[in-house]
Formats: sequence, structure tokens, C-alpha cells
Amino acid sequence: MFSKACEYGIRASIFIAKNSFEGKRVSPKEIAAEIDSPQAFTAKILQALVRNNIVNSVKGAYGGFEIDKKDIPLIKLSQVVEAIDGDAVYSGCGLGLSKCDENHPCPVHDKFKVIRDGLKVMLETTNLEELALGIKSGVSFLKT
Amino acid sequence: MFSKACEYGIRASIFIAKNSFEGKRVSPKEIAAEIDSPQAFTAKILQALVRNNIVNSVKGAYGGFEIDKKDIPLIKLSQVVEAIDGDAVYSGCGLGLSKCDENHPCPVHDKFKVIRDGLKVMLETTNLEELALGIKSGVSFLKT
DNA sequence: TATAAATAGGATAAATTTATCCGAAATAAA
DNA sequence: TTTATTTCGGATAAATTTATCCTATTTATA
Repeated sequence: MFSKACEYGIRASIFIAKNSFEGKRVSPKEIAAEIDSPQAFTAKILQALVRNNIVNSVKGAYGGFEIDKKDIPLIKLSQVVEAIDGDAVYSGCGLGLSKCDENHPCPVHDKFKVIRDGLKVMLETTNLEELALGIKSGVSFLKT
Repeated sequence: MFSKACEYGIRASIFIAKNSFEGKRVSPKEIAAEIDSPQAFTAKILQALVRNNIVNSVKGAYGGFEIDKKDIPLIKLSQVVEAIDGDAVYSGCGLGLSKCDENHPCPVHDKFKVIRDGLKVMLETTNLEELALGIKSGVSFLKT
């Protein structure tokens, strides 16, 4: 569904949000340890999230990654996905046709549309706050 | 969503089904031309479909690929996908956790379950016949 | 039986994604 | 201002996916 980079990016965003609730910045090292991802690769993904204004980075001693508390409930999963994987998940033909729309549909166009639209709505209505709270309360997990 | 190999595999299956309706076998060359895919790569994918008993191959002169007419309505999209991509699309965690279930869910487990279940039902209730008929009647297309 | 036509399959190459390494730049604190 | 700490970013490597090439094997027909 998503690339590995995107999976790491989502998990990292949730972990950063959870810590930002407590006013705590986190390093790539700590993030990678807590979400069980390769550290250097995760750092690259964090750069992309910073460039897309999803997370905030503070360089230098006592720096790290954080998200403004007031932004946490406003950041949607769709933004994180789009920052890393682009919009290929929703747009783009399910069978890989370069041109596929109502006027020139692939054989599964309509059926896929239902699924993709559902995914899109889900990603657009899920925010980092609720996901971070699930981690904080121990009902969900970021690694095995 | 699916790998390129799987996209080609689905398109090839539909094209073969459409031709088998008319009792016509098709070659990898013809298939690749009609679904706009790399020929040798498509041939590899056809081998996988043959091994999984989804399409039938006839070697030698006047050979080619075909599907038993009576089987066309019985073959579900889910079988084609599983033959090439395995079951990773439905099973497997949306955020890439190696272990993710009701007892140890990732933060989006429940929300993803709805989407994946929908996809699964769609793939399991869509057969090659209806897709091939769409191509035959000109309402849908296998290439741009 | 010989021949031509066709799939099967191994070896390899190209492209993309995933992952690592290291020095540069920035910054807080001593 | 110096030092320690930390992100940034370019170069590179490893792994996977996608794609190509060539030969072997099979088989219908002449």
C-alpha cells in the first residue's frame, strides 16, 4: 500500500507527536529505536517531513524534532503520506494505465474508485493527535 | 497498491479471457502489444499464472495462452493478485509492523482493516468474465 | 522424421527503493 | 569564543523490482 519510507514516516510522525505533547524533542536515534527502523534512512525521511512543514527541526545542542502542540490535531495522515509517497495512492490507475478516467476507464476503474475514495477519506479524517493518544495510553504500538 | 508485475498480470489475464471467449489462443507478443507491457517481462508473469493454474499454456506450433471457457467466470481477481503479489495486500500491517493484530495493533489497525476488508471483498467478488466483457464491449480498456 | 513455431527457464542487466556513511553547517551552553 | 551536540545533505552501497536476452524444450504439421 505505502512504501517502506512512508510507513517509517507515519510511525515517526506519531512518535514525535506523542513526545511533543510532553514538550520533549526527540532525535533520529531515539525515533529509530522506538519505531524499529534503520536510523540513517529514518533521518532522511525526517528531512522530507521537515521540508513539508509537518515536523519542526531544531539544530544544534539540545535540538531534535518536534511538532507544535497546537498543530498536532490539525495534521492529517494524508499530509504525511503525500509528503513521502505523493498522491499516487489515490490518484493513479489501479492497473497502471497512464491515462484512466471516466471517459477511458480500465476494467476495474469503478470498483477501485470505491476503495481508493474510502482510503482517501480515512487518511484525510485521521489526525496525529488521536494516533499519538493511542500510543500514549498503551492501546496501540509503533513496533512489534 | 499492486506491483507492476501484478498490474501486467491482471491486464494479461483479462486479455487472455477475452480471446478465449472466441476460442483464440494468444502469444506473449500479442499480449504485450495489447496491454502495452514489456514482452519478456510479461512472459515471465504468464509463467507464474500458468504455474498457479490460472491460465493454460499450449506449447509448440499453434500454441499460446488460453483459459478454459467454463473457468472464466470462476476465476476471481483475488486469485490473480495472490498468484503474483501473494497475500500482502490484505494481510500485513499498513504501517509495516511484523506483528499487528487485535491484541497488539498499530495505531491505524482498525481504520486500515475497514479499507483492506473492502478491497478483499472486491477482489474476491470480481471475476474475469465481467472484466473481459467490458473490454469486448468497448466500455473499458487495457491500455492508454 | 524434419522443420518451424511456440512456451519454459536460466543468466544477466537496468532501474528503483532502501539503507549507510561521513563531513558540513548550525546552535546552545560553558 | 570555544566546544559539544545535533540536524542537513551529498555520495555511495545494498537489496529488490523490473526488464532483457538467449538457449532449451515442446509440439503440430508438412
